Amino acid sequence: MPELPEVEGARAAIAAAALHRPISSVDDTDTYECRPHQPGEIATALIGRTLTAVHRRGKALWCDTSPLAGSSTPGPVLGLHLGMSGRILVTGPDGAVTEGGDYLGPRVGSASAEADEHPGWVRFRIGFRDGGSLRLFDKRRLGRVVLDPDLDRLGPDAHEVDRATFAARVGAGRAPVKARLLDQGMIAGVGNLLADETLWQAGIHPGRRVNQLADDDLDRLYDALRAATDAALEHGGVHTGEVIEHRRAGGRCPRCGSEMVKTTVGGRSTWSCPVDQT
DNA sequence: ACTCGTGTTAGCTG
DNA sequence: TCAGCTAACACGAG
Repeated sequence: MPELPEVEGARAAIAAAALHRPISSVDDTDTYECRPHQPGEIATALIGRTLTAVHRRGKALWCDTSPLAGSSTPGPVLGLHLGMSGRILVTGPDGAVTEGGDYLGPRVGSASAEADEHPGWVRFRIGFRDGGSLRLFDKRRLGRVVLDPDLDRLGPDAHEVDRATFAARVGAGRAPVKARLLDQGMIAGVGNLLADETLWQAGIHPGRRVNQLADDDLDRLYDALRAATDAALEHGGVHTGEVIEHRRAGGRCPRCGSEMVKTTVGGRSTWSCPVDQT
């Protein structure tokens, strides 16, 4: 499911294939994903414009839109969130598909094939005048499409944040460190898997209170987050993390061989090594 | 049938 | 007042 690295893949797909193509139709009839908009509201706002740029902070994506012909006023911002299972599919005029987002696994077909089999899981669609499209394909239906999204409550991007800002934001208060890493308002982009991977890399117990972290711990945490995020971006998703395949009953720590332990932290399922993480 | 979940958030609690 | 936590959201997968 999409965390920062997967969302970056979706951003890249839009940047590579969806910009500067005039929009001729929009299907915004999924009233849950498009809430609080009424059906047709997003369509009316976008038809006749183009997407001019795409941005990402944490797991949030948004596109700028062009003025209408004869005007110089830019259009609304189109906010996109992939939720737990969203993928972006961009189809070119020639039918070629560029995609990014939720990872489906090595033995599952592409999302474009799955989208053809399950048209009901396409929750939002932009049709371009050239015949292609941009689709949000989302099984779980927890994604979100909204005009002029509020991005003010989002913290700095987890992959862009500098060491001092990271330490100040993550170190404040007394929440369990994993809950703090998952707080999108403090640092944006870390999801459940990336949090477990980062804490395992850093050798820090997920339930440790942030006020119990020394400067040295925060340093290691920052380095581990960078390393885990870089690796996930390079290898294609957070599922490629070193400890991720061992997050299961009977799984063993790849470093010391101890049996991994499951707990709940910040309301999320959490796996950690009882020996290496303190 | 029933539980779980890689995300977000309103509303409750101490 | 504020930080932290719980439950709810929707719905597929095991």
